[in-house]
Amino acid sequence: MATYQEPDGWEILGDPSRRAIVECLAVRPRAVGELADELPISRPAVSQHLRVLKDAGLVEDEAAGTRRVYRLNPAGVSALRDQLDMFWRRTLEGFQEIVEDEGKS
Amino acid sequence: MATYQEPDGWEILGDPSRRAIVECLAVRPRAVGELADELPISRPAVSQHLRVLKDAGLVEDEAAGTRRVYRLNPAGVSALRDQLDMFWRRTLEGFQEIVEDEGKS
DNA sequence: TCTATCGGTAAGTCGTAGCTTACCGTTCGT
DNA sequence: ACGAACGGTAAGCTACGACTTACCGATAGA
Repeated sequence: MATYQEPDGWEILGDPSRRAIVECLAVRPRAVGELADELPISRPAVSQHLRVLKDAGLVEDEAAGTRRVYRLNPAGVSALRDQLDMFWRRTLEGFQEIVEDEGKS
Repeated sequence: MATYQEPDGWEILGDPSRRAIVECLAVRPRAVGELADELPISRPAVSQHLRVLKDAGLVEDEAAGTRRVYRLNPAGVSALRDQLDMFWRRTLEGFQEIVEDEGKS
């Protein structure tokens, strides 16, 4: 499936532009130019981000004439989500009781 | 409560060293020097990361002689977690059905 | 009181991520 | 077949974040 590679997921979503793109694509698939119009960065910048997201398996693209429509890859998204959850699980295990104990202190 | 400020949470945990520190402190509270011993970075570097984490409300510190013991702040941790969850909620709302529909295709 | 340990801060270096401009290939419409 | 729209890529710049060394204050032990 190759939904995900090595770049931490944190690194991928660490960039605000990339998060914006992901949120944008979550609403509906869009072409590169459309994305660039809604973001404060240039079209090439969007392209570069899309490349990163695609390498990570987060988005898929499809040619549509001269345009290229990008959309979220559900499998990649949930894989990434799982990976981030793993961090929380590891962090909170053996610590969870304190969280629940003190509550919001 | 001031558990959290503006720096995205993504930015905070985006750094591998910082994640390592958090995971380390999740096991048990530690002094600065102890943390530095377990990480491949210098003690001042650890100090600087701890500063970021403290400003974000993720950790608390307590003087213990010449040493300074840091531990996770449960409220800050869950606040951060909630914030990251918000991203996913926003991203997946109106997209969730596709995820569940296609499953892992 | 003197000294050693511990940790925060300042200053400076370095690498890299993100952005822009410029260019080029491809595809559609006329 | 020609021109225009669309998007990927190369090259280069810039800014910032992470790290190091050096220094200093504070605390505890002898």
